[in-house]
Amino acid sequence: MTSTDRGHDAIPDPARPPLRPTKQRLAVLDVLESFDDFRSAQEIHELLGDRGAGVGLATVYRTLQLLADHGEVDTMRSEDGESIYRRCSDTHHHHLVCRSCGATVEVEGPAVERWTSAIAAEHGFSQISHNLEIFGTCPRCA
Amino acid sequence: MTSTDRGHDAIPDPARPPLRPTKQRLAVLDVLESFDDFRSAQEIHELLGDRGAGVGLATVYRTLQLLADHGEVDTMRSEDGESIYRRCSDTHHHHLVCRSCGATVEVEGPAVERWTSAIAAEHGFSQISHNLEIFGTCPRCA
DNA sequence: CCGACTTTGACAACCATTCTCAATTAGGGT
DNA sequence: ACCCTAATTGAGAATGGTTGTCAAAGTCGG
Repeated sequence: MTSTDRGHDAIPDPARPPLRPTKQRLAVLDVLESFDDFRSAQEIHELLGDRGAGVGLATVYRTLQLLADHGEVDTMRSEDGESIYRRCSDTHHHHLVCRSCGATVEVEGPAVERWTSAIAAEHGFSQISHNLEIFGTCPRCA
Repeated sequence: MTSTDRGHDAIPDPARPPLRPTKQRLAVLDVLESFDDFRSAQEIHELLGDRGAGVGLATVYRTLQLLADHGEVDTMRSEDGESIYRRCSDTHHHHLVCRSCGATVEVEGPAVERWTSAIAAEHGFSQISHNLEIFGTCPRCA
């Protein structure tokens, strides 16, 4: 389930675990503020080390998954299969990602939402979700 | 580079290696005929074993990549990050995949193609490619 | 301040994928 | 057909991201 997967989760909040604001979780959230492109769990772990706040690698993974579950971060897979993360706005959106520098732009498009629903309905599919990522070369890297 | 990545490869055929029709490659192509949903390299390797034609795992991986490069198969990542493969038509298309049984429908949509190009252009991005996957529950599994 | 429950961290375990390299095979002359 | 050379294969080792384990430390309600 990727973060681009909103749109059919009408359930208010199915009794989620408390989610305590521990030092480590806050630290992760804090590093997430420091960039606006997608980074791997390992990179984030390293950044945490650099800034003094050493957080265990396993904890970084756990925290990122947790945040993703709670819709606090977007997840996607880089072209070589790594999971990469990024803070995101809480509305449904997609990403336009620069293939060379990783710069990311959040984009929205009712047209696509409508199209996917229509196509799915046409084939009798229900409980639809979708992933859309656009890759390209940004103006600065061109 | 995923198979949904056509559209900017205007180069005719940049001196591709010969690509010999070996026994193993033919065997892989043959198994690919036997199903119409996405399967992992490991599953394909196992199917090959079952049908007597034992092909080395490494070779299966190599062959699938090769076929993907040549546009003979579609590649995508399952939700848990595995690469999965499927024979495909040679036109640009996307997939509507059943979350529970894996049934796959190829779908086309000029609207989406136009939309992604427009969005990308609007942000000054060039050399665009995109991935779009739609997941849902098919009529038979509903 | 206490006890129950969470969370953490170091490290081992997993597992898909890739690498290595010697042995085999296919193709193109001759 | 027969060589020669380059491509291909297979078995196993190596890699690397991610998850599991479990004892130690932290957090919260009462």
